[in-house]
Amino acid sequence: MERVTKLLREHHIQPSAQRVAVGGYVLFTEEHPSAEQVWERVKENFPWLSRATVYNTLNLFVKKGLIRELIITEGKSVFDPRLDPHHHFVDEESGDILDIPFDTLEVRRLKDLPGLDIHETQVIIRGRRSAAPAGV
Amino acid sequence: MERVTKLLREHHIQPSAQRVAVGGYVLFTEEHPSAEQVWERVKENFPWLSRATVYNTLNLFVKKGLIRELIITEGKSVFDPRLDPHHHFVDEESGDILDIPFDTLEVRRLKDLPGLDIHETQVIIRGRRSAAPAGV
DNA sequence: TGCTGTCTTAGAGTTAGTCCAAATTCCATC
DNA sequence: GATGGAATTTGGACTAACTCTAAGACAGCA
Ligand SMILES: [Mn+2]
Ligand SMILES: [Mn+2]
Ligand SMILES: [Zn+2]
Ligand SMILES: [Zn+2]
Repeated sequence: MERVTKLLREHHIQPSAQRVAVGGYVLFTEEHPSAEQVWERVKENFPWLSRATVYNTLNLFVKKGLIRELIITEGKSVFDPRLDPHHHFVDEESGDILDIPFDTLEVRRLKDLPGLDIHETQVIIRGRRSAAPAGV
Repeated sequence: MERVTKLLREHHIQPSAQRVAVGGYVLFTEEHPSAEQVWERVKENFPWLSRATVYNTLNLFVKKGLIRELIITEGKSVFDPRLDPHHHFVDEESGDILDIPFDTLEVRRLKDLPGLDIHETQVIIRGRRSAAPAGV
């Protein structure tokens, strides 16, 4: 059985052709795509796929805990198949979103937050990829 | 001269009646309002104010460095007159955004971020205000 | 093969925000 | 105090992201 089909079944999602096609991309990408980007990409191999189905499928995947929806960029959500804790870097020039490994940063609570019940802490770093290439 | 008028002049913004009215609210609020919320609020005292002017004014204030635009909630930007570094708590129930003083958290970089030129680091804490009142 | 519920679809609707071109207001100079 | 060009405001048209709707296609089972 195909890997995506198996994943969907494990999360109690009927693996329709459309859902498998969307999952085949969004469950393994490192691109943090928006819904429209997912649609554009999946349509390449599945041209009759409708926009509504992409939104339905992404929302279903989020609800079933297969991917996360991130609020990072202006106006639109992006989706992330990585569920383990990690941070994000936003390239302010290109809009690209990069994963920052969890152990790159330490967020320490120095004072109490009385009356607040914390569910998640999100660190977003904004900046530019510098001109200098990584490996000299 | 009124306080708002003075602030606008100092930032090289012509203090029109509309801009002073918008500024009178958004430059001093602790609410992190969206543009529509600003419009609703300022219209109470200035009923003929147009939506376009609210957007124009908020964008101008951001460009001139009087307020910041935050991407925290789904679908819409919110505005923040506090320019000093601080963090934010989002009440997932009500949507309210609270300021978290800068020295409540320490974000330490444990590893290098090669090839990334950091401009800003934003910490967003999501959760609920717990039922228990702060002062017993 | 037919029945029933699930899934997909096109298109309408909604919301946040920008754009536009006309009307108004501002203000420096006379 | 008039006047003319520039800045500002305005309503409404437009756009983009997303949801909703209701009809049709499809899947799993009898
Ligand atoms: Mn959503
Ligand atoms: Mn904006
Ligand atoms: Zn990620
Ligand atoms: Zn704030």
